Amino acid sequence: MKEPKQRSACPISTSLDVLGDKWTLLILRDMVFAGKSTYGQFLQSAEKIATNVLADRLAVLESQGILTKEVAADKKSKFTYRLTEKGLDIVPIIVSHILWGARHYTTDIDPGLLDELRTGKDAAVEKYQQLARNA
Amino acid sequence: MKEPKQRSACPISTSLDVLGDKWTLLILRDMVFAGKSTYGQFLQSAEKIATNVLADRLAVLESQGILTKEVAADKKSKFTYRLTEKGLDIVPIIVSHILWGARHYTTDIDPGLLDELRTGKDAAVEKYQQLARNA
DNA sequence: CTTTACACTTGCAAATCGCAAGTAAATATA
DNA sequence: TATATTTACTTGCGATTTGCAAGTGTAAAG
Repeated sequence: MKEPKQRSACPISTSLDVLGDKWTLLILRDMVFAGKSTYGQFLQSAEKIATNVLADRLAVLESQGILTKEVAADKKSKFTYRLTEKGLDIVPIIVSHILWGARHYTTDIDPGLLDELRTGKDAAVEKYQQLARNA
Repeated sequence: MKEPKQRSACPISTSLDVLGDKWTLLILRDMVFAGKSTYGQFLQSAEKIATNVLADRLAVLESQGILTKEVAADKKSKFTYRLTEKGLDIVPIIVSHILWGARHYTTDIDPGLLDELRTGKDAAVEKYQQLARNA
């Protein structure tokens, strides 16, 4: 129902079939770097994703095994989204976007984080993956 | 005329404002890993980009200073597109997509290239940037 | 028993995409 | 010199996707 079709056998093309739009990586950013895990939290981000687009992207990400959806511990009317290992493997893609964006455009990135990513990228990737695992 | 608008001051969001679609990174892939440099060559790729979409993306990439467009040395009816340093800085993004796509989906990537990227990512990035500079 | 919180779904206009065809300038061929 | 071809687009149009506003449904709170 929500499966993106594979345009070619190229790994870049295949990645883009799933992640190649303006919203998907922002949802994953919110999970990894802001600790967000619910629909309502994703809606509050600065970029103002539309509700139907958010619902659609979450469904695709779930169908692709990038995140899991389960009823929240506290409320039964709430869902908690968590990254799978396949989802955590996307962190390097996110980090590469951060570095390029921060280098070539004016942004409000925390200088401490930027320095951390620049000087020890691999260690930082592992750190944020581990943080997301325990979130 | 072709400037994408910045949705927020987040560097990831800003990167996606420019690169976040299903085609842009494929054009850059063709330049870096296939040595392509003309409109006609980009059209021949396996994913079959539409002519109007290709023209639009090339205009955006040029307006963003990611590539330059100049009349070809041999023919005046032909243009040569070349990556700028800002464009070459996108290679790590492309490589991260390759690694994720190749890990989680079935693709036709050359095993030698994959191994090169896995075992010495930074060196490989620099190698392909240098190759593109001399193309 | 009504209100609020939360997670969506629906309807619709606007923007974008995909496909086929057409245009225009430079070059090659007869 | 006339015609055909190459190369790089542009145009038109139906189909898909997006963005925005409003509505629906269920669980918890008051």
